[in-house]
Amino acid sequence: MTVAHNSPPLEAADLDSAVEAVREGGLRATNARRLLLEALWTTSEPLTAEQLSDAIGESSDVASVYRNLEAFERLGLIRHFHLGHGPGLYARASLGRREYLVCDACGAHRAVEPSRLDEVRELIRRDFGHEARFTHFPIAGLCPECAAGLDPEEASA
Amino acid sequence: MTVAHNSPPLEAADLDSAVEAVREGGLRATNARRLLLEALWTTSEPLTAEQLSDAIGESSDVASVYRNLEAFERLGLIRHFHLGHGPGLYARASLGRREYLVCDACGAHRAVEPSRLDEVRELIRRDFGHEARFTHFPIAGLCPECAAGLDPEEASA
DNA sequence: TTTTTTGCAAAACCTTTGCAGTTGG
DNA sequence: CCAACTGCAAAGGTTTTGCAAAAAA
Repeated sequence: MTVAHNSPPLEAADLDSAVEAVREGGLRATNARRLLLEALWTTSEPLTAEQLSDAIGESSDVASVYRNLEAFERLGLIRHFHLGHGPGLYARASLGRREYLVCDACGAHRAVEPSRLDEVRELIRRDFGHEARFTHFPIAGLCPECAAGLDPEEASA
Repeated sequence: MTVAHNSPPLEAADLDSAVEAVREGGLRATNARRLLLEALWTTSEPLTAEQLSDAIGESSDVASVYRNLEAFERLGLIRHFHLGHGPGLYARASLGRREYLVCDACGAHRAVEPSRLDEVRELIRRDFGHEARFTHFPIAGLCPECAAGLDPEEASA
């Protein structure tokens, strides 16, 4: 249940350096991997394994996609995170280590630059010695709109 | 993907008041429900649906357990939350709305009283207008021990 | 050629749903 | 008696695993 221990992010800026990084990681540069990397490097939207599999099309296979995503993540080329229940989302590490706020009520989510949460992190470190990261699981709660629309009292979940 | 909208917590202190609350909620006090409530009121440990089902034993059925847990949660008698991947955890609402810190590296988790996070909440509200709650999804990161043992740099995930 | 990787199929895991029979009020 | 509830079985959604065939080095 613990999160896989990854390498530091490889800031592969373009597709070619990503393929290169795969090779340097001791993995083979197969067609399936190139296509998967291409799908990941072509968008800046985090995608699910299924979306990636679909994007690759025929030459696809969800099982291989999962296997390769895991391999890429071990290399630090990509990372994945969750926005709640539902499938994990994958994106290249070079997009930056964004952290997320999600609304329990409406499902809206919002990415913020890690630096904007440093003060929060500092407070948690001070009070609990815990090094908080909101990169894998988000900060849940109520977005401004939903917080305004609900009685504070019934704000459960 | 959004979290079910629950009633305010019913502070049913003992099993009998819980059964009572079920009746008052317009539900029938069946044997399966009494046993499930008993399992929940007998421990102060949050349990999975499967553990609860096992605890009930023969008169059990995971499907009914899930159905009843959902019903109880709608009444505000219990709540559930997640500590990461893996099954949800259920506990009676009268245990209090604790919030959780979990370690991505070793999986350790720690419950804290909500008031101890008010300052954090306040900061997040000020900066983002977001009403943060760590009752359904925890604050992930690294516990003091793991934070000490890892290079800050490789602290990914 | 040898080791890695793939596709496919199947299973694992958590949770939900359909349905016919049972039970609580 | 009748609506609510149950057990059982089956399916749904996400991810993992086993294995023989294919491809990379």
